[in-house]
Amino acid sequence: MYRSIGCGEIGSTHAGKEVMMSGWVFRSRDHGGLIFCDLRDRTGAAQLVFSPDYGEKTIHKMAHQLRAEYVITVKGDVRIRPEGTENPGIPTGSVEVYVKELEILNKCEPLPFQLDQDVDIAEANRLKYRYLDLRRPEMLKNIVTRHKTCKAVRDYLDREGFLEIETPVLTKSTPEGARDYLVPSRMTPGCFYALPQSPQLFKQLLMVGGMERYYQIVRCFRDEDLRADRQPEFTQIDMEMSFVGVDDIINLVEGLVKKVFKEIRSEELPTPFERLPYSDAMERFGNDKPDMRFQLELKDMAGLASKSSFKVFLDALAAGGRVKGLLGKGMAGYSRRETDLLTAEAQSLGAKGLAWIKVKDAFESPILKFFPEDVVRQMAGRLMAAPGDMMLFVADKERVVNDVLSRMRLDIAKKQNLIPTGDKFAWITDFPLFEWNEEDSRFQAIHHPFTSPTEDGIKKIMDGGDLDLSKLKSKAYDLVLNGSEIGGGSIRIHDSELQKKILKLIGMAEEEAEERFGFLLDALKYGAPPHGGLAIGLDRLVMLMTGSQSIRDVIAFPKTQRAACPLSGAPSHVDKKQLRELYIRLNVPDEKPAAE
RNA sequence: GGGGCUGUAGUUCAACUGGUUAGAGCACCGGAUUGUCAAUCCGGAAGUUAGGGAUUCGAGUUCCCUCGGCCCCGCCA
Repeated sequence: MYRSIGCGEIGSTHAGKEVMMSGWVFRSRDHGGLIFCDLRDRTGAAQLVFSPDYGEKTIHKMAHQLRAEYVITVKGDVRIRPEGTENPGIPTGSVEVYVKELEILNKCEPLPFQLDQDVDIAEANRLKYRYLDLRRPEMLKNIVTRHKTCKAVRDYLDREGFLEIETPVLTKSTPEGARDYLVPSRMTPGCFYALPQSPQLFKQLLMVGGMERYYQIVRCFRDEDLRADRQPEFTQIDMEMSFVGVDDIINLVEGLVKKVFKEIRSEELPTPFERLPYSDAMERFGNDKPDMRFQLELKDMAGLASKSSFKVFLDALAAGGRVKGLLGKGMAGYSRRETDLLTAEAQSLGAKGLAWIKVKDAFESPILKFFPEDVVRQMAGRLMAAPGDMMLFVADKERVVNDVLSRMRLDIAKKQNLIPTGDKFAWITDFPLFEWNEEDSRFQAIHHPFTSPTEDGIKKIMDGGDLDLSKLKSKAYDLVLNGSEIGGGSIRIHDSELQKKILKLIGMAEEEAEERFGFLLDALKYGAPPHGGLAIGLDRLVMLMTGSQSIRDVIAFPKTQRAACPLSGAPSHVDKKQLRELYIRLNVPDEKPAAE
């Protein structure tokens, strides 16, 4: 027996009782006579007292040897701490355990970094010794939050009639989307499995298979470059339902998120969440994942700009571009140097320049002479600019205007402290079905090619005839939280003919469609029910809930920016025999050593 | 592929404009210490300044290359 109670669980109600506890030595304070030692396990920490007058002499002697992270078991008596020695800083601070038996279960070498201090350790080091990093209360908290989130999700979806079903990890590479991770087949020389970017096709097949409600907390893989919120393997809460429309899915997911936030954060989210058509999001915020916690909306300035003689604005409009404005709340005091910096930033984001007008007692701007005063006043009115503010304008192609201003909107909000605490969810709906891909000179699906167009779009597509692909809308929706996309989904196509047509529209020849997705097209012929679903990025969700700066902080064993694992050393060379069995010969261009 | 930041004892940091033997806190080792809670006090050991090259009388500091880490753009349906 190692323990009768967790270190973090003792309190005044246990006073006088004998307890057994096991854990790690967090800190010890050796006074020669009395030795205090904080013992930590997953439940928390408690103060042990070793006294020369208590228990056997050998115990006290042994206690001198204790060092950080030794693993020990103790038996002792809980006592209320003497008055004045309580520690209000920890939950168990009203009591302490007088130790009468001590066993050192395992020693610990001097640590590569200290766990008991509040200093930032280089992340490379943390990852190399992740098993030590995980002992830090901060990391424990994140991992627990992640677990609780999964638990809440499972409870909720179970009650809603969902079945948790596993889908293959060794599956088929499909084009479109991210780069696949490939796994060579030994049985079929020259062929490869792909790790799933998501279980998309399988969950649709489960619907055809009559499962009606499916979910899975599932690992997905994308071989793309990493970011603070992106890992090559990440986890989705993946769901799919039959006989549903957009509203059904949105309602269900709102219920799910509400429950998670209530259980994990004790936060009562108001539902329904605000819904914003994609076109509105772009118009008002400049991107499709707006942070709705604060205002600062982008405003169209075309009408007013055309009343000016400012060539930059007029030229942009003449070329079919846009002029939009943004409120620089409280930024009238910006120096020339600071406005130059803003301009440089706008330029780095693709704009040719940035126009600004400061609002003080009078307006102040190098471009003021091009604008009649009443026009400037109206512009200020549109942006609700008050004295002390600055107005910012970008004129360019719509895409550039939105890119630049949406980015500045976030920067300004951060810099000017305009972001209130609290969480703001929103749905972005009515996405376009396709977007033009410059590189490949073809249209591609914005969501994925299995996304259903809207009803009138379906009619147009099935009728044949002339189609403006850029105008078609889809039944896709994204879930956005505080400016991060944390989920997305759609109603799917459940008609084989429509699916074939869509694949054709994105430039996929019939034979290729057959080769890539033949199994799906077949399945849709055999009584596929209408269905749709959604996937939530679990890592990102937990990251936001824990306030973590990086997705790595909510993953037990994450990868570095170069997709490597400093702990295990993956990826690594494999021996020649393994490669031979897979019929693989390396062709690495530089002089680096190939496989051993 | 591109832009930016970064690498100094185990660890967190310091070291002026290029100038003596690269310092400090914590950790570690030895000693003292009976109410501490980042205990305290005394002493000690600890460095390929990421690696390589160049400039210089002299390089942690300047320059070049390589390696690693982080942030961003591209990419991520």
